[in-house]
Amino acid sequence: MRRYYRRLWAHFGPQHWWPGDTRFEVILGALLTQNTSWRNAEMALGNLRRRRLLSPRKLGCLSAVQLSRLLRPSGYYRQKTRTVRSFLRYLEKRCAGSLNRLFRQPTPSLRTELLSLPGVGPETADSILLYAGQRPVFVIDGYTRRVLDRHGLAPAAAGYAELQHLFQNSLPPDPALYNEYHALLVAVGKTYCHRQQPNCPACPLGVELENRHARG
DNA sequence: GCCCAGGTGGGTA
DNA sequence: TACCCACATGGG
Repeated sequence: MRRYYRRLWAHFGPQHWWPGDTRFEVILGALLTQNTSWRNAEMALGNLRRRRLLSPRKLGCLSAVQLSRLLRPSGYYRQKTRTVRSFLRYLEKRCAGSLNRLFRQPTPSLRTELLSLPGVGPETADSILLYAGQRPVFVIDGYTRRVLDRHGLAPAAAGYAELQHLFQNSLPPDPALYNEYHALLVAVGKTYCHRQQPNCPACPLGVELENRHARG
């Protein structure tokens, strides 16, 4: 997988992910961007930022109705209100509201705990682990799946863990590398591997596309 | 009007 | 396990 990384890096350059100034902001972004454009998630984050609510304590003081109004532009806002509030409750109860304490846990048990929260699935948990916790955990998202499938690097039906192993087994456990690689996969997915264009024209990974077609 | 966007959880066979 | 569906806003 290293060669693809090098190609993407050569084409797109550094992506400066995750967009977000603090760990808490990164976590909220991961919760709010679920099946939603980053632009919409950012609108909701902007609502919180303007009101200076970007801390676990401040956010925890809001009622569900108040919070849901601010999260509205991110879509699925009732669900996301529940998700954010249950994360805040977990953080308060388990870690006395401290993100330092949260990230003191070893990666496997922290991942298990995150996955036990309602509204937190594998992609969200791994985004939190990698982008807020600097853990060497590769994030698999919709773009990653599409890019891998489009270029014949993995079957479309592959499961989350299978795709994650594909990267983690062929790369050193380097959070900075995983960070940049995932961001680059999103970049190529957004720019070239569109849903309605199976050819993926002018894609920097085009050579592999030809291989895939040759294999039938 | 349509399609798409950095998923998750619940239900059914 | 494998599908199906609800969840919702905003931009192109």
